[in-house]
Amino acid sequence: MAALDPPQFIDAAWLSRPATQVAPDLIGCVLVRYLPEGGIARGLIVETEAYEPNDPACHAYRRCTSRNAVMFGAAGACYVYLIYGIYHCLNIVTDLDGIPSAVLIRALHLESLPPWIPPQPKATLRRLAAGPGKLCLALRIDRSLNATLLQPGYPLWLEPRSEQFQQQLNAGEVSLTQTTRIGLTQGIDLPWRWYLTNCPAVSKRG
DNA sequence: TGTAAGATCCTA
DNA sequence: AGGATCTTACAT
Repeated sequence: MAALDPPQFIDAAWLSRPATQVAPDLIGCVLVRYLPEGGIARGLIVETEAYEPNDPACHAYRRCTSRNAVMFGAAGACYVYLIYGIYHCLNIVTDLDGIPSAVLIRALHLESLPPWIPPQPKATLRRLAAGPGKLCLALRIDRSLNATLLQPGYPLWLEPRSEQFQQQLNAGEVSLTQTTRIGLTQGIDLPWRWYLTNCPAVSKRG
């Protein structure tokens, strides 16, 4: 009985694999944002990108710095950085301790408006988290969450695919598209981006 | 200490 | 196509 099952969440062991394996597996999982004062929000992960060692687009390609240090640590932590001085991007640290790699969360499908956001037209809810910067804005994610662990009760955690989603995937009722990453000047040919095919909340198609 | 570029997004 | 906006990384 689902109601009696213990609360499930994705743990560090599940994430301790190469980012290129974790990234497609995260599609259909749920990102949970918890604010002690402001409530909780959940979004279905519908778009991800993998960043690995020996990947010229990876922030940790050259060396360990104060910004990318979290990527060098064990799986299960958040790597959050500021891009273009304006937006934040959320990554999930993957793979073994000492192997710098992460999965960028690029888009969420929000089923409802986070309680801390004022009412919006229904049409905008569809695209409120359609992009790495937009989802961080919607879920109030900034660099203060860098290096926090993904565990229930913490600011962020991950929940596995629902049984229904997994069945739809197995039956071919939904599918994943694999293609090249977005917004890069290096490593542009690596097909390390995955998204839920035909999902309106995906940042870009193709 | 200076500078150029950046895993974005919105507007025109 | 361009601008907002500022941190980071690397060169000087």
